Amino acid sequence: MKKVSLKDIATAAGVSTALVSYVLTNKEKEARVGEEIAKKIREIARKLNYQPNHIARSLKSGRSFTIGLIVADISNPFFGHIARTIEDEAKRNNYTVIFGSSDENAAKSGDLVNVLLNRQVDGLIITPAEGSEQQLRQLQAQNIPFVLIDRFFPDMAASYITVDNYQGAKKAVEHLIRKGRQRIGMIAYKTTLHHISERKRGYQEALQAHGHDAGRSLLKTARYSHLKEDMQLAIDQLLNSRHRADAIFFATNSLAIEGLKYINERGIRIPDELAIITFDETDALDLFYCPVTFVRQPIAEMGKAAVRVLLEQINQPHKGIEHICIDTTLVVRKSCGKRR
Amino acid sequence: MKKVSLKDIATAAGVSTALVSYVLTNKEKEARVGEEIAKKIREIARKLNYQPNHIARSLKSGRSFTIGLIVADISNPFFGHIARTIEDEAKRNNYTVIFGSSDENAAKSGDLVNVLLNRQVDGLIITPAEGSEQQLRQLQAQNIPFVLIDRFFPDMAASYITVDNYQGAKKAVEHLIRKGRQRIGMIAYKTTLHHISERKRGYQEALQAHGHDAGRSLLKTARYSHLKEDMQLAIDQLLNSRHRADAIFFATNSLAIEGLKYINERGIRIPDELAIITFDETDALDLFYCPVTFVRQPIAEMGKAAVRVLLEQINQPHKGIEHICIDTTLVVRKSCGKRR
DNA sequence: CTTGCATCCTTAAACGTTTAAGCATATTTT
DNA sequence: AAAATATGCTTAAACGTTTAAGGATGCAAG
Repeated sequence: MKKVSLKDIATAAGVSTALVSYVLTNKEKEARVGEEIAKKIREIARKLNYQPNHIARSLKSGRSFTIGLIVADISNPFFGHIARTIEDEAKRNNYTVIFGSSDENAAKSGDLVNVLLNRQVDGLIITPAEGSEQQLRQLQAQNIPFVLIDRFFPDMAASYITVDNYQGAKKAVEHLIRKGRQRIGMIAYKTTLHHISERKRGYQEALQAHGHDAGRSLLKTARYSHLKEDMQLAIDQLLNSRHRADAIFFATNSLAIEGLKYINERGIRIPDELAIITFDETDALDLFYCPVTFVRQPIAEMGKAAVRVLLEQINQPHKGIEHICIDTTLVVRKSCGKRR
Repeated sequence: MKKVSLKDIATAAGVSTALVSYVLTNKEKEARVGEEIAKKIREIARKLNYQPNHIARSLKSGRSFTIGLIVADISNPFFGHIARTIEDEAKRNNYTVIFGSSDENAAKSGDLVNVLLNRQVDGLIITPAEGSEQQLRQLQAQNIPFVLIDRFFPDMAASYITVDNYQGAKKAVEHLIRKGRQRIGMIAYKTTLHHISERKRGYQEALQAHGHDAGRSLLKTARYSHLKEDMQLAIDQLLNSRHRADAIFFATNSLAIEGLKYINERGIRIPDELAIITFDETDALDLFYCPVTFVRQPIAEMGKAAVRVLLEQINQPHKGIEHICIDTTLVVRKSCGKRR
């Protein structure tokens, strides 16, 4: 049972394929197709259950109506959520999504970009990995539309969707300060990626603004690739020093989860011994015996915006880049304790 | 800067496109291409940074080297993990993955199938929704290769990858019995999907085999679409009756998470007041104050198997269907308490 | 009766590949 | 020397669409 093509319909209707194409793409008016025959063609198409061959159409039009999505890891619920909203929004616009996971690795990300481009995606939505500027500049040189999401490179003129990471971090730390915490630590990824830098900056400036010690000693980092070991070390350092930290601000949900696992292991009581606050929400934070206060990123909004901006770039190539920065919200729960 | 095509290379080298194609697809031998010119062609291709147009290739070959993946919801980490392993395994075989989320809705799933087929995917990996048998049979009638994963329909002759849900559930309940629990409840989705039925059957038969009350009263269901309300009702019913349940077995991770949220809200202590066990692992279960004992599905293995079976079906159309059933493992933690 | 203009439809090229078939030319075999 | 084979390349069709251009017919206007 071969697939039905325009030619089959044309033969059945005794007309040329051109006519069939005009009718089935609703160009009857422009092409002045007779009412009778149009009806007949539609009828036959329905009866044969004609499904247009998207690939042929793409080849002709040079557009695939496909978006390439590169995230760090699709199995991380944060990126899963992003993927989901992008999927939904893309579908609303008759686009489909091909995805790939970069594991925060620039080389992998580069491979992925190439694979996706060979598949003729019309544009890309990317959570760029550290060190991937070069790739992105190449995309720009090739005039491939793309939008960065979650992170971006401040000195690259590219469209991006981000949240106000600086303010978000500041809110988090100020919340801890309001709760009377004195020695506030932070654990972030060891990366130069701008969103993380901004969170660090928010942390440090909030501390300074309130006369807290903002030395380096309370800001720890962990490698994405050695999360577990580095996390344990970081927490041990924060908690074993003479001036033991009484609060930890995690820069992302994956850090928070890994960190809380170890904190549980060590039997540290939240919030009495230690206050916890983090970026990003996830089920795990709800279920923690002491629900974790967090900085919420409006993921749905970000995903939608990314698709919108990308489609604009695709359809209006001279539109110019767009920067969208959305505010975060602090969702207060119990992990920072009461004022003390 | 237009994309470089075979023709551009051919022009530059002063040969026909055919020759270029032969060389760049490594068919020099069969096509008896001269060594000199082959080298020259490769050189030019490299210099022009030629990237083959996958779409044109697909149109010609009738194969897109693309797999369609339909899951219930890509933002659910369980499906995110599946997607990730499928992505990796597909990439190893030079395939890419287009995905869509069905939200357990047969109509949505049908739309998705159509979208993906129009994109000429070579095959599909599907977590079928309830009531989607008809769609699948249509796929069979059209000779579209597909593999079911996670669930399947026992009276449909289609390839599938599943775990032994019956045994998995049985193990879970037997563990509770060994721990001395007397009134073991179960909360499942309200669905006729076979994997859930099997888990229910495992639950019931384990109870019977050990002389426990296996009446209907302790087996509750919740609708996927009204999870929160139904879950609260189910738990209230299990815990408010005269013969209060002393253990709950959740049929999936999403049920467990929703359930534990409410259990936390009600302030019920695990494992003393209530033992908890569930299918599927997720970070949230690790972080719970009392780490949750669960039945592990070997997701990586399942994803790999799904890709392998699908590619076999694509490449050897007369191979016949394949059923793969993998064992689960019980991962014991603290949520079922000590023997009592 | 021509001319012009609608109306309705067909032709054919194009998108970028792949690949069977064919055509020279050179080399070997008989 | 003729025939057979080998070598190295080109031609052209095909995949399923889209769409500009053109052809044929009918009809109204001059």
